[in-house]
Amino acid sequence: MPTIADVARAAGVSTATVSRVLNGNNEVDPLLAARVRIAVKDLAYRPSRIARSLRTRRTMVWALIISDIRNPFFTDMVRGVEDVAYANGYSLVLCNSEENVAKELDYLQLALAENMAGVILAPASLTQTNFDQLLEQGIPVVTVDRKLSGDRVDRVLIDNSGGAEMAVSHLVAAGYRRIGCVSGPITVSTGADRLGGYRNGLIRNGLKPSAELIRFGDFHEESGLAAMKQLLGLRRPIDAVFVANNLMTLGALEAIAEAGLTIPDEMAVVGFDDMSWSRLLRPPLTTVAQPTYDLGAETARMLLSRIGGYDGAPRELILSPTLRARASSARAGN
Amino acid sequence: MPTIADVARAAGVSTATVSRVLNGNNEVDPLLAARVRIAVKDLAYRPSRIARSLRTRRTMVWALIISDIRNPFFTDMVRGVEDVAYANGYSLVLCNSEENVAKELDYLQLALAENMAGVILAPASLTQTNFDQLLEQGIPVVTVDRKLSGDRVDRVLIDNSGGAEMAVSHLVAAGYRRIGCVSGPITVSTGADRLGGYRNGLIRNGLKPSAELIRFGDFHEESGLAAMKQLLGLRRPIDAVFVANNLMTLGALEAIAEAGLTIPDEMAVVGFDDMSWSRLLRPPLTTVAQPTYDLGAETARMLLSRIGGYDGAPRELILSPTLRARASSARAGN
DNA sequence: TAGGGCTGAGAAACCGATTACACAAGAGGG
DNA sequence: CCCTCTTGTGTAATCGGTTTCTCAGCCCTA
Repeated sequence: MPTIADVARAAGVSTATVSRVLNGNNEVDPLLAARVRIAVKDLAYRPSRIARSLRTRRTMVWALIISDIRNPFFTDMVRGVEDVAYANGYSLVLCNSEENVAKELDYLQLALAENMAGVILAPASLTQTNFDQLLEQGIPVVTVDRKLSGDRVDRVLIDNSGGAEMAVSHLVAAGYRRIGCVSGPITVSTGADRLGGYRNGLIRNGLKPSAELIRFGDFHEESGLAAMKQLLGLRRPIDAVFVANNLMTLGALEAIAEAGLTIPDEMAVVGFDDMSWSRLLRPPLTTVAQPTYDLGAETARMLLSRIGGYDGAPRELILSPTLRARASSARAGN
Repeated sequence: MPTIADVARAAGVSTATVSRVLNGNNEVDPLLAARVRIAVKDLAYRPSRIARSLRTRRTMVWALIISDIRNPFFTDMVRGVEDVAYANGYSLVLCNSEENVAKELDYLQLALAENMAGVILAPASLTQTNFDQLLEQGIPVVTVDRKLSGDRVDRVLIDNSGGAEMAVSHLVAAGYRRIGCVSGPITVSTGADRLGGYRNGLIRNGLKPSAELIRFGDFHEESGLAAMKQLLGLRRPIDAVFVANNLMTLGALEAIAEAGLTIPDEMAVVGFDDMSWSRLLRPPLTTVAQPTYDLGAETARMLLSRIGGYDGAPRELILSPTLRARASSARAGN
């Protein structure tokens, strides 16, 4: 692997000159510059990013810490981040925290040890996630999707409460009155906010929230199945259900199918987070769609501005979800 | 940010000793070692991975180059890779090549400039993908999912041909005789192999392949929709279709729904690549399921063994898909 | 007791870039 | 014509670790 010294030798100049030609900082005699460029090409020289990073104390790498790349929600978001990162010369280290604060910390330490240019984080915990060391080192952090207590860094969020409220209002408008909820864990802000939105939606429409109608899952499929089964076992049955994320919705649909109920006549369903295949389900599934790609892209842009030196107070950007009304919430005859 | 010199000073030893304590290579007086460890803790010292990499000429980073993380197939595979990587101390740089040879090359150059420990690659092209420089530099490469011409590196694949053949045989056994195919691009080995398997399946069952029954897409949803529409327009209509990947299957299902045909009575469907929601479609979708997570995990293990110094001839590991027979291919009365 | 081998610690070289600094040569002004 | 200022290049320091080399001190043996 040729080094800058090899290039300098081949071109008959000093390493300083080679560096200056390649980085274009100082003026260099066009003749020498040409010789350098030829030597670079001849030797197929590429500067070592490691050596460069050591000297400049800057890297072109971001850490992207999410809970699980297999969740289609994160997948789309990651793609939004990657596109903006690539366009600006950054590359992405992918970190699955599995909602595990220890693993998350591990990756935060890695970002520190690698002196990464920035970190995008979907916090695993409302309170325990701690990136003080990064901030002390001047490594910018932007949180995404989930709130953290305090507002020490920029964040980009979805209006989860508003989205859930939309879902409930839609169900009420379609004639449903006894509306259950498969909620996520309230230790994560998305879980808490969507549950809050569900409650608000009921109240705003003159209905009374009741703990009986709410069951909690962990945002994974199996828990959605279990929670829905419990809701189906109520003495006074529900006629509609709002499920707080995509994976639990799959579980809920399975429970409904197992119980032999028809959607939407015997049970209406609205899920949070639209998937490419939501409309291919029979009946097509009504969802609250999040702008996931944009969520990632906007987060990346916010990180970019911090890396660029922006030094204002922490900012909060909230993107709006939209309701995709489909057949799973349209009672025949309505 | 404390450096090794700060630790050495605090502990009253040389930097060499600190390094030896932290890396455990040489014997160090337990007394000195204890002093070093205390200093490390007091100062919250973490070695700079960049400086370390520069000196040792080794990094703990892999590049993972795929076409698009949004494809659920790759998503699962990535997770398999990540788990093995993390368990062995490696982190992953995620690269979406978008099937674009130039972008792919860009990332390969990055792997070179960052002197990454290894590269896992789903090649964008059968012939144009070129990683000679990496091999010259001794950076191991393992290809996954798609074949490359030549066999210069280890590779992990799915038996695509066998999977497609299974799908066709299954359809024939279920009583279908005029079986269409929405194929992927034959410039990619997965596309070519699945098409070959489809043809073999027909022949083996005494049916004659016909170009008329084959339409090509690009593995994305829209192309599946378009291709299926064409197949639906045939004068002598088909009674079943094999679709060569997950996204095109979504498009094909949409086309069938638009045409108002019922599945499986008027049109049977078998897709390649099982998704978590395949069984939730109505009717549930028959698929050829790939062991995607294992595919990633096995690939990562193969890379690990090369990094560990294994120097044998290029290996080829082929994983078998399985047929998940569901209602979309079970004609009523069969 | 002198000499040789062994152990473990520090000094210094090294990895491959960037950049502060020194300095030579040429331009421009008095 | 000489001095100063500018421009451009080379030399060497630097980033923060690891590792080679050197050597002091100890043990053992002849």
